[in-house]
Amino acid sequence: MDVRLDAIDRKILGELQEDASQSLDVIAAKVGSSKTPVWNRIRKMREAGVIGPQTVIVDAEKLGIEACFFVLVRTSEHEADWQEKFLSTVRARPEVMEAHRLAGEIDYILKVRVKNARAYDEFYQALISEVKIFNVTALLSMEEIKFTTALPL
Amino acid sequence: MDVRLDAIDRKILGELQEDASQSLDVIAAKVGSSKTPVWNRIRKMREAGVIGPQTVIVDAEKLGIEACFFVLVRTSEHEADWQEKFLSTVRARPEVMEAHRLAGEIDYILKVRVKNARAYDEFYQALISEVKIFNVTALLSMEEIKFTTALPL
DNA sequence: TTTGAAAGTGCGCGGAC
DNA sequence: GTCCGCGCACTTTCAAA
Repeated sequence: MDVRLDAIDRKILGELQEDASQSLDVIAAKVGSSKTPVWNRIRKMREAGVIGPQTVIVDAEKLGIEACFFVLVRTSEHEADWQEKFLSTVRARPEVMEAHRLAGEIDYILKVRVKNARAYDEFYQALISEVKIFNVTALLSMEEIKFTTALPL
Repeated sequence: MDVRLDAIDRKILGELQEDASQSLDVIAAKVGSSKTPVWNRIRKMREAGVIGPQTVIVDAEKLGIEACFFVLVRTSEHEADWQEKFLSTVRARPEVMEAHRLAGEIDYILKVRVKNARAYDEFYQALISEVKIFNVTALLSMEEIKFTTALPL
């Protein structure tokens, strides 16, 4: 299921990424088209999976979630069932915002948001008790300089 | 400007994080309230900045943005004007999805999304030509195991 | 603070071009 | 394909309890 996107599609995506609450008319005017075609393009991009879920960005600090860690994980085990276990653990934990499998010396990176350092330690203890991990380095964020979900188009 | 959130507020946030396109009626039913009070709570949380921008998540791969790097940056300069320069560079570059200032040996971490390795190299060259950097390590993501914008409530 | 109702707005879909 | 217009659902406001 491949997709071809023209310039108008990309403009629409840009507008939706910036503010998904804009009305069709407004978006249509901005991209130089009108309601129906814009609506059809959006529907197609949704069906194709180009446009995924629609969400709101919530301010973590205002919720009392004040700590953010990047966790570099090295493991000695590389079998399929170990990986399966690790994946399901990471997916099940709501404080893990993001997880990537990496190329190179470090096997995985996690982005973890928690109330404070103690809450991170609880997460860490839970993680290493569930899966065998060779080495963990946690990088503590002091300041979020930039955060965007908007991909460059 | 501190905020007190009760259980209903948190449920509303949860619903909005999961799917911001739901109608007020649906959300109201799920959280056990009705339209107007839910609407007022949402408005207040918006004003307080708890609820930020409303966006759609776009599939990077379907747009041909197939590479994701985590960039660990160490610098030898820690003066205010260097930092200012670094910040504005990072903020101006659309391929930088996320940037944090860290505690510890590594000074900054960036999350960068680009078409491919060559595009990363162009970004890298541009970055080091604009600001003086002591050491850079790039971690290449092979697979995005998890990604969510939904904070744990 | 909630309820219900009323007015305004925008969506989703039909047609005509 | 794009434009027009209608019906319906939704949002937003405002009384009143």
